[in-house]
Amino acid sequence: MDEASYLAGYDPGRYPSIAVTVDVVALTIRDGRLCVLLVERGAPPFAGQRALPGGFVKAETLDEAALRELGEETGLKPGEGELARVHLEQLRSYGDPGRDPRMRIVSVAYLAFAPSLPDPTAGSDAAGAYWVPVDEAVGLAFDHDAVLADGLERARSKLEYTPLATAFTAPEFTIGDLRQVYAAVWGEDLHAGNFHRKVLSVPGFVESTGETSARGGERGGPKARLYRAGDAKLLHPALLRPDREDRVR
Amino acid sequence: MDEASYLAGYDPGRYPSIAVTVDVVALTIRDGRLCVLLVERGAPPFAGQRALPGGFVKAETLDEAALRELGEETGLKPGEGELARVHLEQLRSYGDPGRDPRMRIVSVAYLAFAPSLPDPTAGSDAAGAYWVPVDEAVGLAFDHDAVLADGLERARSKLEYTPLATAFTAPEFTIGDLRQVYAAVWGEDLHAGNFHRKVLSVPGFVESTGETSARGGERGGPKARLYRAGDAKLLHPALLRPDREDRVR
DNA sequence: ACGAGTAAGACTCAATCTGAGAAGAACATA
DNA sequence: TATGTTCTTCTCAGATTGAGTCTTACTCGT
Repeated sequence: MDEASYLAGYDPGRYPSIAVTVDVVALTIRDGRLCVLLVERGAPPFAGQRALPGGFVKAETLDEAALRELGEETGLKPGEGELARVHLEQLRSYGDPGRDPRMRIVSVAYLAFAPSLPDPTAGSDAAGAYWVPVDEAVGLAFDHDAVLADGLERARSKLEYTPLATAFTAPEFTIGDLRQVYAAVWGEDLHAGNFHRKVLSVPGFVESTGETSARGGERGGPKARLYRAGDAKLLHPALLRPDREDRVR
Repeated sequence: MDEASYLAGYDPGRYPSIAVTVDVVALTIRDGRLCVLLVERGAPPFAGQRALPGGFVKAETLDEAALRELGEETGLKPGEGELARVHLEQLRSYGDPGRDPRMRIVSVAYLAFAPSLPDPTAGSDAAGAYWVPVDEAVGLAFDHDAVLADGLERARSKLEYTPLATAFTAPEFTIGDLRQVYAAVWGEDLHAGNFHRKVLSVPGFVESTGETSARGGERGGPKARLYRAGDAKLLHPALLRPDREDRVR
């Protein structure tokens, strides 16, 4: 039976109603570490614990709901500069009965990649939200540990096949900046020479601005050339993570 | 504001309620063609058009709801032989206001890979459901054209990185069987010799049974060795689709 | 101003992987 | 039996990979 014929004979009181929310796994890189946006819970259940930002879906698309929630938590306004550069994509939905002790909730989780954003504590609504290094983000409320883990795996995988690493950088960046994004998200260092060769050999990944950085690295080294994101939507060939036996089986 | 603190002050009548359904993109291979399970709609809206099977989520997990719907449409029982071999994974959710003209519905779409299943018309509930080659599955009800397209892209991509092609075959299969799965899903022929070399070189993809097929191919050729699915969860290295420029940008 | 340390970028090299093709043997059908 | 198909293995040239070296340019601390 398909959903629509089902609906035609649907008695609204027949099944317990299900609430729909969005939760956002918002990632950024601060001080070379991958961080996630968390909020502190005031009320039970899980009072005092941290959780992913989220809320009810209103009369809007799911994407709009996720962007709105992200804006409310960071104190930034959708459409204005910084939020406009955020990459937002749907992650997956979580709907186990009992994942919220009060009622049946289906949550559509989103994944956001953001360049380094200001501390959200500046705004008013955003008090109680802050960036936490992902390896310290454990013991979250609800099933948010699992949601975060799924988001991280998606992010790590996306860096292999898409140019989305540039969503974590400033509009103009050096190859070294890009390499540090990969290192932070993947949690392992990369061979600088091979990374450089690879990035420049993938068509449409980056395009040169012709400029170089104003000064060299903080600890020395020559000025580096600056690049912008190219027009590729997929990396061909892909930039694969170093082989790790434990990912295979 | 996170979902739970929102809930604490939630007025149930404040927002229009949202119904939650599951829809299933069930794929199988018949006569060398990739097919999707569709149902014929009897009642408006979209009466007479075809749609993906689906229905309301009851007091069950989303996965259970999807498996239940698939069983109802195919006339097969979950847990019994054939349905137990079906691979089922969540695809993504669709929740645009207006995607169903009657009310706000968020649908969690699932993707199913099945070995060749019997025609569902045998069962009673399953009347009106049938397998349709994917290139003939156009003009579906609701936003199901887009859901199907997303499912197909996911399936094509999954074949690259996972051993899920074996979910389309019998428990024992030849390398040629496997190659035909790839050819059907990707829509392009593969070099038999290179495919053979590649499949056997990926650790854990397939394991030999020691047996060979009872007879050669229908149009000639020697008996082929039989294999089972191995224990790998990911293919390393991956079996990539032939380069196609149009996928890149 | 100078020396030590760091990083960008270009290069080398051997090992591996890839796509394309060829060949032999086994098997089907007409 | 003749013809065509398929399985399986092999070859080979070209591309890609990981690891390392080298030069040059720069920052920082002294």
